Amino acid sequence: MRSHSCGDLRSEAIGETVLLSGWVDRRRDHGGVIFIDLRDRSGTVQITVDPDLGAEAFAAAEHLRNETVLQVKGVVRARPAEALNDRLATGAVEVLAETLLVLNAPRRPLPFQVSVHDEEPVREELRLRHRYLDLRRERMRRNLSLRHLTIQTARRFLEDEGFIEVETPVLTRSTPEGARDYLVPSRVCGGEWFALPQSPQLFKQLLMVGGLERYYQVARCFRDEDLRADRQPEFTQLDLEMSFLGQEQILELNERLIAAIWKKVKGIELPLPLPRLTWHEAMERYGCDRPDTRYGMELTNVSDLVADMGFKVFSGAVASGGSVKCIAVPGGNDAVSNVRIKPGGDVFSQAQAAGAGGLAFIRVRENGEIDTIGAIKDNLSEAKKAELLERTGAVPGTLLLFGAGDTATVNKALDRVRQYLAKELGLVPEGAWNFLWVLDFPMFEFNADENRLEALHHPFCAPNPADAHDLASARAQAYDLVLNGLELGGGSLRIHDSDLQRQVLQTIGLAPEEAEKQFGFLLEALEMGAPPHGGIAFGVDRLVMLLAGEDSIRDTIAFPKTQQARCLMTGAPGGASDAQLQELHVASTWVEPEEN
RNA sequence: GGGACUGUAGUUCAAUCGGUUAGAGCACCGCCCUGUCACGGCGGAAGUUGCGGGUUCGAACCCCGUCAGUCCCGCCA
Repeated sequence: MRSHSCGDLRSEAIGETVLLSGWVDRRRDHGGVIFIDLRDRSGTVQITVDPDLGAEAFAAAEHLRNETVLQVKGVVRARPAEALNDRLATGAVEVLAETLLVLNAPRRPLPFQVSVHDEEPVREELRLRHRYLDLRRERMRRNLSLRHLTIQTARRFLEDEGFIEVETPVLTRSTPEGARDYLVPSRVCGGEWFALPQSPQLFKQLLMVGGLERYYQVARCFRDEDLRADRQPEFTQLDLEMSFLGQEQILELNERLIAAIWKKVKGIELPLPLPRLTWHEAMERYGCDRPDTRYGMELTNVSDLVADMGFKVFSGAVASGGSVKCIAVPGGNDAVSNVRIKPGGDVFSQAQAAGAGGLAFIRVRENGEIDTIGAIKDNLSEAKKAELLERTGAVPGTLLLFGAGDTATVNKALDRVRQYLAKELGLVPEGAWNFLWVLDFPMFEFNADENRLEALHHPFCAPNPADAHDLASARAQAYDLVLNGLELGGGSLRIHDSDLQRQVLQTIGLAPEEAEKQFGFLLEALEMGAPPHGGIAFGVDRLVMLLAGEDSIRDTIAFPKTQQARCLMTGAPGGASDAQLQELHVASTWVEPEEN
């Protein structure tokens, strides 16, 4: 049905008779001559319909509407010199139509316009309801192509490195911890349920036990949690696992993978190795385990300076085991008024939302003078003040914002304020790609609600051998790759010793019998010659979102779901018949809310 | 579970403080136009202002409820 793609025609094709198929992107009817922009995936080319050179074609062209599916036979010719269009890749040529064949005409008005020239925003609800139309538009075509190129580049890189792509089950078993599972009832095994995988974690470890040595998968994962701009109930991971490699080698290989993607997709050479930070350092300097390093305003710990100070908010925080930290806002004296820092202000609200009681401040003036509340000014010696200015790098005009309290809250609050002010004050540079490995995560963190330790990543991460004396406070051999403050991926070396694995499961409160019941298959496998192994998983949707410059992963997914986890196109999820439910040994307890 | 924002013609947006017949671009329909390329010109049709209630002499606008979409908190090993 076609000999060429519309967007590929160049001067070299002049004189050739071509057969094109595509959609009418736009039509310009001059009465005597009609121009049609014919669009296919490759782009558009101008079709010229001249009544003197094809009366039938002209008659057909007179009634064409946008998005008609059209086949055109014609001769490629050079455009007249005065009619060249250098804004169009095919702008040097046009196709003189001999015959036009309508393959399919739209029979109802289009819910929105599709033309490549139409950059008007369309309500997302409509785009999702008629996604097939949205996919014809330039933005989604570009994003899906970019997604394909990203995955293709990863595949080629990994295959060159000796990786084997293996598919793991989508119907699997539910495991404790982690996100809420999507469950699938088993018809054959009445009363039992499959869970859709939150990640292929255990399967890829078992592939290592199976001697695959290097595995990868573009894996669909499912988590039944509430949605965000960067979270969908089903999403895609680029999942990797390797045997016989240490952490250093794994990081090195993954840096080259990421560099290969950036080179291919963006034409950018990433300088390797990528910067690194320990988790502890990240928390200390940014209050966050995935810091955005595109701008400064790092947190400065001043606990020691204010520990014995008369200002009780500061000294009290330190005395009760907490911290006092501050961020230096460059030019903040002019940019951030007191009203914004005090209760009701936008900056205050950011800190408050993170659980902080408020923000103390110091405005740095000329000649080392400071401007602040009396309780701070009167209780700060000249020496301490000098040290404070020195340590924070404050210069005249700088605003110092302080958080005081338990360390976790201070970190959380100042992290939020830092991110908020960076956006607010325009301190985030465009076009920066600030990658960062965060290393040495703790194995566990305390869950106050459940009064127990839980795994920070997952309970299969190998602890650092140097911390073997106290598992509960050990660092994990785990690593996250962070880009511009977003977590791109994370992984770890895994436990390949069954005794150690049992200890870790016990540490998170799993009784031995329970551990055996839930993870017996893993423990058993580890007892049959499991190689040292480790891996990583990248969030493909997020990766593509960043590469495409989009703000939502929905724009990188062909058929995404809404925040209510509904597909507006198919209407899924939907009901099931009584017969279906009965066959599955399931009864619904759902009650329709009463109408008012 | 909670907070915020949005919903007006097919679509993208307007509509002063609650006050004329709810307007405009694009799309659509009709006519004209032989070098445009977001073609142009003339004319036309197109509205349950998401839905339901309320306040008011009068509601797109104010209030309550509800539905849908979005952003965020909680949640997401």
